[in-house]
Amino acid sequence: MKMETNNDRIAQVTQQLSKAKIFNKFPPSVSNELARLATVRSYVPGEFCFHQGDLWPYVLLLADGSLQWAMLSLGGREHVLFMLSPGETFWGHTIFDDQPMPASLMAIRPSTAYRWHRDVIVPFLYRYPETLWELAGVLTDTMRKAREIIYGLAFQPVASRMANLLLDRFSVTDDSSVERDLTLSAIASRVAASPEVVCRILQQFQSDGFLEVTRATITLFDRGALEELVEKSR
Amino acid sequence: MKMETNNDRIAQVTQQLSKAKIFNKFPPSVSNELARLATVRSYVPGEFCFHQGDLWPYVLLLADGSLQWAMLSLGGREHVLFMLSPGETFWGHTIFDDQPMPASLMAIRPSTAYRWHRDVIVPFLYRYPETLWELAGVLTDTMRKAREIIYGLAFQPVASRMANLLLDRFSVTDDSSVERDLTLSAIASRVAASPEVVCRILQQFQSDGFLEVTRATITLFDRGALEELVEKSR
DNA sequence: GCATTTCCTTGACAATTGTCAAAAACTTCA
DNA sequence: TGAAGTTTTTGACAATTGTCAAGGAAATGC
Repeated sequence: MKMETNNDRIAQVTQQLSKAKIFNKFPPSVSNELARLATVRSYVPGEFCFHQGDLWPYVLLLADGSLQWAMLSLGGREHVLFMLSPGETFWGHTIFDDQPMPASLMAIRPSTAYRWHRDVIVPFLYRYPETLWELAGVLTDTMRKAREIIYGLAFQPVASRMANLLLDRFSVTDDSSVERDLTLSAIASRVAASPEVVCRILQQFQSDGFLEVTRATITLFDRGALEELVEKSR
Repeated sequence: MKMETNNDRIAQVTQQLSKAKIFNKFPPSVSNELARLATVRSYVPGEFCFHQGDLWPYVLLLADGSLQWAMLSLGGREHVLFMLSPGETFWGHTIFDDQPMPASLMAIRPSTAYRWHRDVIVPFLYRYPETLWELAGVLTDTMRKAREIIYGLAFQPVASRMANLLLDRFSVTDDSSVERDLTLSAIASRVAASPEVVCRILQQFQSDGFLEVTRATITLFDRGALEELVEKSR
């Protein structure tokens, strides 16, 4: 009985691996072995996978839930850089340079993740150089995301960064209305501003007729206006 | 005669390769071959290796001079992210994902660089997986630099970012006096601010007795004060 | 040496963003 | 239902940063 559920689990992990970046470059036999070697871990909302400053030489594959990659300032402020969705992987900086992690990873919903230590995964990477090559691609992708964040902070006002965030939310769906899962504070920590400013800008958008915000939903009326706002910010 | 100078050049490139990250993981025979395959290119100040938006699938090793990695905004503003010094390498994003470069690389002094196309270098990387591993380390390093930039923009005022920049300049030397090679505009584009604000903050530092600025030099009196300024910025 | 150009400085002012405090609206849960 | 907590809203104000314009200082080129 125990054995069977365990086998089920391994089959399930193998299945996830076959769809995950980098991991899907391994042959099935290796996937299977990696599935066996995985550590499973569940997180409750607010729980940290690791804190900024920790040494964390692991690869993580998110099976379920949602994780948040965020920087903390000395003064206790928080800047959320990006989210991790199910099926996505995260490679700890520590793996590559033995240095402390530059930000934290926190669950914002009940989450489940598989984890491998550097010592476990690296030998496999060396054995299949395509995976190392793809790893470079994944890291490049992260660098491009960082570039967009820097661009926003260096050149765009808060309103434009918010417009970007909103457009992002609506890009997933065709619907013009979307359920609100972010408080003003949560938005603020994503665009590096204060909740009060976020509130005022949202109302500005409303009175300009771009959208409508209630406690539960956001309805987009004028996507073009938001796009224009992003463009025109020098 | 021609032959001899050519051999000289190849010996010289090989020599540089043996001291460069990633490249120094290749055995001598490969280094030699790579030296032979290198394209040499000279740049005058202000000349671009490539522009933001270009496809640029190359690796570059700077032999001499100084290159500047900078983002340009639609409105014509510029943000310098970091500099490349002799002996350092730069791996174009395009190599890994076939996408346009997210920023520009420009010579700020007469510079010489060796260059390899992706198609030339990648087969060698696959043959020596240690280099691919080290590549991941190099990319991680860049990501950490980006993180520091984001931290500064998200959490620190201009004065702190300038303090950081100055401390950086003085960290190279034991000397308390350093020759100025940056105009106010150049500083401004490094800390994402306007030249006027930079001017005023420099004068603030002067009247606080932290340092002295002339047209030709900067003399540091109170390193601790600058460090404190960086710390205390929440 | 003089003219031109670039760089630096300064003042006045505007725009953006942050902070604090208090009230209002809503949610949760007993 | 009602109490407690959280989230949102608003006003008043301060701090930071940007912009424009003008004048002075230094560097450059002829």
